[in-house]
Amino acid sequence: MASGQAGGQDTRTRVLEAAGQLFRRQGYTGTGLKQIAAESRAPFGSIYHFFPGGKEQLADDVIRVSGPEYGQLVLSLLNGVPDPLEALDSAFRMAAERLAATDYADACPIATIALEVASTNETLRTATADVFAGWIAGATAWFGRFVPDEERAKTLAYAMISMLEGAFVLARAARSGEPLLAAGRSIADLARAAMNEG
Amino acid sequence: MASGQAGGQDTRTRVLEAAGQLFRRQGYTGTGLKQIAAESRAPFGSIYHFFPGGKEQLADDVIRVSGPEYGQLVLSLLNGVPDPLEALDSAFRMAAERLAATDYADACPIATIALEVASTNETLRTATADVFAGWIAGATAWFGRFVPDEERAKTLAYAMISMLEGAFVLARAARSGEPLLAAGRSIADLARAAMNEG
DNA sequence: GTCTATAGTTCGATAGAC
DNA sequence: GTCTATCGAACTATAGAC
Repeated sequence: MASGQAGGQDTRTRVLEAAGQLFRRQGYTGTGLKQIAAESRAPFGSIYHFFPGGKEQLADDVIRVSGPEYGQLVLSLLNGVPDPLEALDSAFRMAAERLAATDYADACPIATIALEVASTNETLRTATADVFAGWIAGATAWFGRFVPDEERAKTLAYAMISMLEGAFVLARAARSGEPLLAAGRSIADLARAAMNEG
Repeated sequence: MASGQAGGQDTRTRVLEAAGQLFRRQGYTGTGLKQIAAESRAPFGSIYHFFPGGKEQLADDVIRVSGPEYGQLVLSLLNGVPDPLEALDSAFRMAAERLAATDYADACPIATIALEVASTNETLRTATADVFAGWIAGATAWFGRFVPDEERAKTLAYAMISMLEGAFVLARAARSGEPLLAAGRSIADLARAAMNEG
């Protein structure tokens, strides 16, 4: 098999993870393949060996791997607290803590790329759209456990993910966790209203 | 005076507007000064004549001009409808329409730059943070007209702007207005709850 | 398959003619 | 103050030795 190497950290994985970190912090156009090779301690040629399609294919793989991973991380945070309203507040609080702990660098793994490529690269735009659609589906299912109305659950899913993404923009710019904490309170308020009225 | 030319479109203004359009659609690192010169029909050297600090100073000016302009645009949309809940819904609906009308290119003028530079350029990060802080102040004042509690109004301001920014990310990626429409319903729901409880 | 060297292009920035 | 030519450094991508 091509990449089914035993053990922990093969070259392909190191490249993928280094690229993910750099794309997340500096964006797609702002990160060079040379820098990715250096950061992953991989020879430059190895990038084209494992990703013959070059930078675009590498980014496509990064989006389609790290995107769903991050979605699962958020869902596991939400599932880690029994009360849904407390779970929402707690998840946003933990996002704020992690952001501060990484010097306001590690927010959404694909948002910067998504904005950069939305009007310039159809392949990567589709990749980010697919990831976001998966998040919406997962979040809708999560809200559906507490809010029976399907439409209502979907609107809450959009609100949660939009608010998370937008709060990340404000929080990274201001170097402050406040936008995320405000977002957590707001999405909990919305969910409470939906649960009471539903 | 340096730039107080009578009439409509001096070179400096054309460069500023072309740079704004390109940064908004392609990001900061994804846009070259050569492309800006071509798009604004200005000779390349003129960019350094009007912006001696180069690309960074040009971007700083773009952020500090187009950022507040966009904030005023949103506030004027909100003030154009008497009922605040209808105003919120209407503003997000118009954002969705404009996005679709520009082939999902013209969303927030500074969000892409903000994410790109947050961890790489302190000068531009500060510029985006200042703009966002101004938006929060303006939105807090607007909500304050209907929600007497100051803290509550500020939380609503964060929610509105975060939801707008996040919905822009999803909408551009998916080439769909649905995230913005869902965000409009949600922020109106939040405002309604705050007005009834306050 | 690993790694190096380099091609070919574009970048931001500057010098200098006009 | 307008505009052109060009610099040195970066970029993506490829060719080819090992």
